[in-house]
Amino acid sequence: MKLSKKSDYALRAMIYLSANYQKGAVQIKEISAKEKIPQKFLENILLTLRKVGILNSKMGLRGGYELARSPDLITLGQVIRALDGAIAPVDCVSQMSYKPCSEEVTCVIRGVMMEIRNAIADVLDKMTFADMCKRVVDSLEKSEREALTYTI
Amino acid sequence: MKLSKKSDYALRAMIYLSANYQKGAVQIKEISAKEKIPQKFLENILLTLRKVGILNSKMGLRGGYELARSPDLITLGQVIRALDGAIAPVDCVSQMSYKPCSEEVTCVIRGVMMEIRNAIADVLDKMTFADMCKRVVDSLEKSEREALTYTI
DNA sequence: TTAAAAGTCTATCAAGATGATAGAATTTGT
DNA sequence: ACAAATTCTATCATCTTGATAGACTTTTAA
Repeated sequence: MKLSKKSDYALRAMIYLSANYQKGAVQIKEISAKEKIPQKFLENILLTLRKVGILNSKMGLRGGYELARSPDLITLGQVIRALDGAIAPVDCVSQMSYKPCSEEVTCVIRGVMMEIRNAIADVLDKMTFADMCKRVVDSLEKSEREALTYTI
Repeated sequence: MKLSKKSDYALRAMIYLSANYQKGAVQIKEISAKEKIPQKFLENILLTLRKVGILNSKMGLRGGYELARSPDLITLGQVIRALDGAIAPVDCVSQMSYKPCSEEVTCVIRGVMMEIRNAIADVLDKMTFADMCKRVVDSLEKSEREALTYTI
């Protein structure tokens, strides 16, 4: 039930790229520095996201990565699945890497795991990076308001 | 986001023990055979569950394991936490192994992970082994009814 | 045209988690 | 005393994870 470092980094990089969506290609070095992610590791991550069509890249001087489509069309679920694979706690309830278990029909553990899978998917597949950006803004505004309160 | 083999085995063993709650101590060998779990592996699992007070054991001849309390007082969450540790996808939203992350106040990933943690906990901490036993019975009845339908 | 800057690709590595096994020690009922 | 059972500790192979290295390719500004 663990989010891998890889996915964690990926989400941060994606939020960064979403916030810079209109500004064209962003360089790995910049993301790596701002989000404190090991550069070489980030390379692998962004490469994976490009291969599944979430990112576009431009090679060469002034190259870099950018979202392949608008942030409100990319969900956290898409990114996490690209890096960590299936979201489901067991394969017999997974959409993306389904494998039948022997006693599927009467297995009651399967039932519970299906509930959990659906609960997780419900959050991850509805949340877009546009939502995430909005949350960042809200959260910043809130902490500024609070800072102000203390100042007065 | 994976349920370990350990927890999977543990859940099956616990369902077995719950179904045999009134019958006194059940031997590892029996559970191992009926649920097809490597016996030595199962030993470790049941030992862990005993140490956290979910099971009682009786040593020696006619010894074995039994639930330390009624099946409706033991939840799946308790068992999974004993074996796999925290349910939360990241430590900064975990009840049982909470560790602050650096930018906690404004971290938006944290917010989403908290939603997921709560969704998972909501299923696992409400579901008891009494519920699981009931589901087994329901599922068996259902498949019998269906078998009957075909016979007619 | 060419050199620098950028992504691409493949390989490798250390550390930790996972799934499993072995065997000696201890306890208990008869 | 003995047999049957749990207890405890150690070990092991394999896989996954997080990370790094380096050679290669593409682009473009000067």
